[in-house]
Amino acid sequence: MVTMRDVAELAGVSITTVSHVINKTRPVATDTVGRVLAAVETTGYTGDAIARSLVTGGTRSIGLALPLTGDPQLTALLRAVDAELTAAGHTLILADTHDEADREGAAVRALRSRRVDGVLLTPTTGAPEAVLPELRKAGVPTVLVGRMPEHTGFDQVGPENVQATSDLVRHLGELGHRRIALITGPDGVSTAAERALGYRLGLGRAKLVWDAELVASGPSQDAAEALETLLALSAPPTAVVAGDNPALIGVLRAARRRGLRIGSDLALVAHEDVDWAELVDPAVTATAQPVEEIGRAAVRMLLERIANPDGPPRTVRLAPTLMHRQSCGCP
Amino acid sequence: MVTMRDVAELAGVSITTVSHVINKTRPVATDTVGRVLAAVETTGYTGDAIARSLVTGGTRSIGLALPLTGDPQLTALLRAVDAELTAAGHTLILADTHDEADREGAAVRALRSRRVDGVLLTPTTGAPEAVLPELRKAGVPTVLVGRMPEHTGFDQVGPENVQATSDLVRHLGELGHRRIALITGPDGVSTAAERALGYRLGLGRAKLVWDAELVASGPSQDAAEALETLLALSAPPTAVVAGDNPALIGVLRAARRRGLRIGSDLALVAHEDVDWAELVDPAVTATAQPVEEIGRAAVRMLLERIANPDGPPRTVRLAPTLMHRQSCGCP
DNA sequence: CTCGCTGACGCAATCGTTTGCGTACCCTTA
DNA sequence: TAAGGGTACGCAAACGATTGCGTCAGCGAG
Repeated sequence: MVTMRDVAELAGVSITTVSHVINKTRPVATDTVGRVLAAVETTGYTGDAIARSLVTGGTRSIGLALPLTGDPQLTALLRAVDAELTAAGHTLILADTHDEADREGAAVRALRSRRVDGVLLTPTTGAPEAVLPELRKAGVPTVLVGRMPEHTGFDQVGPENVQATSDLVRHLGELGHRRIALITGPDGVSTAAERALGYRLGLGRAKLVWDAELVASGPSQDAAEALETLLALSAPPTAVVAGDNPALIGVLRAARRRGLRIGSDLALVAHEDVDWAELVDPAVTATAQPVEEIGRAAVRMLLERIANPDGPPRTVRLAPTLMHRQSCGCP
Repeated sequence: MVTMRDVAELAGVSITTVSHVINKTRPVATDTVGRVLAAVETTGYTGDAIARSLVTGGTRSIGLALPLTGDPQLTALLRAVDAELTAAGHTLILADTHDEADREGAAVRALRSRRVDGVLLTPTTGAPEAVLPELRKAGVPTVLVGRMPEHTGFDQVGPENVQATSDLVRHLGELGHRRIALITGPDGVSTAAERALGYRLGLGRAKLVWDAELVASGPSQDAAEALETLLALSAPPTAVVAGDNPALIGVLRAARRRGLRIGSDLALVAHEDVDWAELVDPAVTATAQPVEEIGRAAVRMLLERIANPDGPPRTVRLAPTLMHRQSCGCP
């Protein structure tokens, strides 16, 4: 490898000077700068982040720990996070939590031993969050992304769920639906809980009563099955809210299998807009989550937290935008 | 931070011994081991990958540089790469190339300065690959993923394109189509080129002639437009091969806009299977790219290359599997 | 002529590990 | 009792940067 010493010798100066030239950290005579820069060029010197980190303490890298699921939005989030991060001169270390507590713990520990300057974390669904206290105790600057448990003293960024779902439900109510079902992801995820809350609020605003029969939550592969169950009720729903992407797919699949016409036979609105929303018939009405904004905001908050470790934790909720199409029954 | 010195003092031994206990790198008396481990436990010592790397030279981290596009398969690739990597005790550093040569260069340089043990790279489409020689000169173990330029002396892993596309075309030919169009991504990408080649081969095997009019390639957003142009021909195609995901979406969009019935009015087959392939009507026939296998193979090849830097470069092509559905016109 | 100042640069300590040599001790054996 | 061979551990030199102090030359002022 080509070290600073090599550059220094070639330029005929000390490594101190090379360091100062590269980091512009103290004035150096112009021609010396020239010689050093030339030496850097000919040697192809890249610098050594490892050695630098050892002495400065920081690594200019942050860790992103989340479940690498099939969520179609994930790429957009990664892109936003990476962009914001590299713009700030940091690099991104990725770790899959698999949405399991122990894997999450391992992921975070790996990041910590890599000495990341901060961590972006989408916590697992399991309630016994052992990793959060650990991060707090270790004093690792952390921002929670997407899912937002309550009363953690951490910074948090995520979508606004309550209002969004409420609006969705109210819209269905305004279209005359009286039996509106909700199919969400597994319990325990704050997102699902918030959407369930929004659902109830929306029902209230539409002057409808909440009926436990109409709410299905659980592992995603059961969404199709859940719909079957709902339709078998004595008073089946005439509209359904798909709380996440797998739920949407499950509903569409089940509807198709039963020859149900979405929009007329069964109204459908979904969270998580997808790029193929307009390619199915009818096009599905959905809320587009502001993932890119969430990613950017998370990075900015983390960088601020790193710069200023103390100071009150902040929570940011970004509103989704409604992509109003036809699956809700509107023409 | 809690260092090895802290652990050593608490355990009443030298840091040498602590190091040896932790790394199991030389025999240590059993009770000493116990004291050290206990000290590690109470201090919460995590080790410092930075300092370790400085002396050992390796970082046990590898860089993944690729365009963070909207490719729905990307998440699957990431998951596979991460899984294989963490299983081997490495961590993943992600860098977006934006599919632009200079961004790619910056990404790779960032990875290099972070001293990654190796690089997984999906090279940009631009021909003037300045980054490959740089990697070669620097002796960075590298595996090219997905796209496979020719005559680079690098290890490569990617999908098999020629045969796959050829089979797709032949299938259409067997269904009686005589005018088969191809819509691919931008030129210059080896993947697109290979699929174009497979297209020609398939035509030959179906005893059809190649017609320049029937081939459209270019930036993805033009796929819909490209289809319009094709349909306006005096002898329009009766079948179309969508060479990538954006092309598929474009074709579906355009067909829908024109009220064209896929399957009967226009047969359609696509590369890149998607999770919503069965949700559109008719379900789209597509080749499912073996992304997970590609990811795993890439990591394994890279780790082998790191262990054994010399040795001939290898190229691995993994065959996609055909998901035969109805959009090709089959019942 | 000397003092002080300024601009330009180098010395050497430091960061937290790993690891090649040593050393100290104990136990056997002759 | 001394030689020889283990066993158990510590010393100190790297690794490649950053950075607080120094040093040194040149120059204008008193």
